[in-house]
Amino acid sequence: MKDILYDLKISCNRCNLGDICMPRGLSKEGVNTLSGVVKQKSILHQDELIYRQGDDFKGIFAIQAGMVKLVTDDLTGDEHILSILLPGELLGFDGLNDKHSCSAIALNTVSCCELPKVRIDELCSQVPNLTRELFRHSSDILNESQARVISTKLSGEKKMAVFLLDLSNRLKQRGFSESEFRLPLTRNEIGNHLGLAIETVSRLLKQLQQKKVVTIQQKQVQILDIAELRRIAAHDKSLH
Amino acid sequence: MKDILYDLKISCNRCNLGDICMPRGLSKEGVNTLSGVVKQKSILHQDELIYRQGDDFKGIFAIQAGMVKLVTDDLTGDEHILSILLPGELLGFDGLNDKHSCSAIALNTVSCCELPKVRIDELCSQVPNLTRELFRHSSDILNESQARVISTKLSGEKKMAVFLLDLSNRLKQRGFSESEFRLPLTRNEIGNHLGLAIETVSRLLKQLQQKKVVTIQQKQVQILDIAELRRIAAHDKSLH
DNA sequence: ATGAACGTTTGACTTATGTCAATAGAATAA
DNA sequence: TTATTCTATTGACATAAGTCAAACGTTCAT
Repeated sequence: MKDILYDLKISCNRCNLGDICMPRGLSKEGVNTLSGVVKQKSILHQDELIYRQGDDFKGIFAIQAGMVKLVTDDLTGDEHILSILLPGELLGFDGLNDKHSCSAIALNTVSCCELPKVRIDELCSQVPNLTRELFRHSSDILNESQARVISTKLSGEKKMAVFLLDLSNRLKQRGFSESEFRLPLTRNEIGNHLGLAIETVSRLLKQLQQKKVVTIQQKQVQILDIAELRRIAAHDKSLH
Repeated sequence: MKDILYDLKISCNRCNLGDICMPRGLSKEGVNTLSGVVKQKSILHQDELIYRQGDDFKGIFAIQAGMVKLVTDDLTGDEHILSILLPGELLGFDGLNDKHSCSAIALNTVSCCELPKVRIDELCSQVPNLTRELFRHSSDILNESQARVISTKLSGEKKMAVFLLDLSNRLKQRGFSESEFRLPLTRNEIGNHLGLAIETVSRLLKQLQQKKVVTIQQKQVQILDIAELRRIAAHDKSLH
């Protein structure tokens, strides 16, 4: 099965993530120093946790393969899926103020590596640009969260279009197909993430299929007409 | 008028913000070093900008008096009010990845001081805990943004209750009245911030007044029954 | 294979909130 | 003051999305 991964020992400078994971601004020596402290994690299976809401900050993780959801339980016990993370993306920034505010849960088989908390402080003084890099990333994530706040104002159809396009873009950026991918979420999870009822998700996807914009069978997504999907996502206030 | 402020020269260790602004974990020397580089800003009047969306990162600002809104223009040109900032709070973290992603606009007369960008890097190496402090704050802001994502799923009434309670809590934390304050926002701005039509805002406020939970005349807010307001905000899924 | 459990789709109906339009009230300037 | 403009309220109505309920498909374990 595609989903089975092997416990490869990879150092940062030869990592298959290339410069996606810790990008811009790090010198070769910087990367080498980093490489020395990054810990190769063992593989996680579906529904296993990388960290749990309320845990002490563990560190920053980079996904090498698989997808992860970030989930918070609110005061009334309801779950909220705050984000979906793709291979090549970093997580853990929700814990920078001591406690993780989300749980990170594997959506399928996941392989990731870890920059442990204890190392971050020392590392930052050794590798000057790393601090800045982490700040940048932190800020990127904030921007994403703010983009999500904005997209909650959109109609259901637009939300769905924005969601699919966002995934498509991020996958493309990381060298995957932008038009065909497996989305390892139930309708329930999609609805939770987008703030829509499960039935609405079902109807919206049906609608997009009838318009020949996407195909979605079970969890396999195919974007047939990305231009039209963009038009749907962008088309201003008007409802149709 | 209450709103007029004088251009006080305040150093960080004698600042009226106490340890609210740069709190936990900074040694006395740390604060002194900080004090040397923090720049006292001149006063801003309503609608004036502290920084503009797209500007190069300017630095971190601390509000000494007055309120500020953070606003983004999306691709279609619509404005979104992402947050309301109170005296004693910090802003600028949306620019940590080089460009500010929001504009910071004074809602009334504002006095603030600035930790300029150029100083942040050098400072972080001199004051070791400052880096960590900034990370913490960055992460706090991310958590707030995520809380906002979650609250967008609530009914209008709950959103309004959560909004008012949040302001009340934050004001209390900073030594202001938790039950009576001036909210320098138009109904339009409240609606924009909460993702509600202006008419809905008007109706919700009327409803809360009829229930004797709050009083709101023009921009003056009084919370009459904070327990009930909390009940409204928390009371799970059920609509009434 | 067969059934049980779970996830998805579809239809009928309800409702919260948006939209449109008219009026009323504040704030500002002459 | 009065006029003008901006902001807020109120009512009537439309509609997107939620809820309830039933049927249908998949998946998984026995």
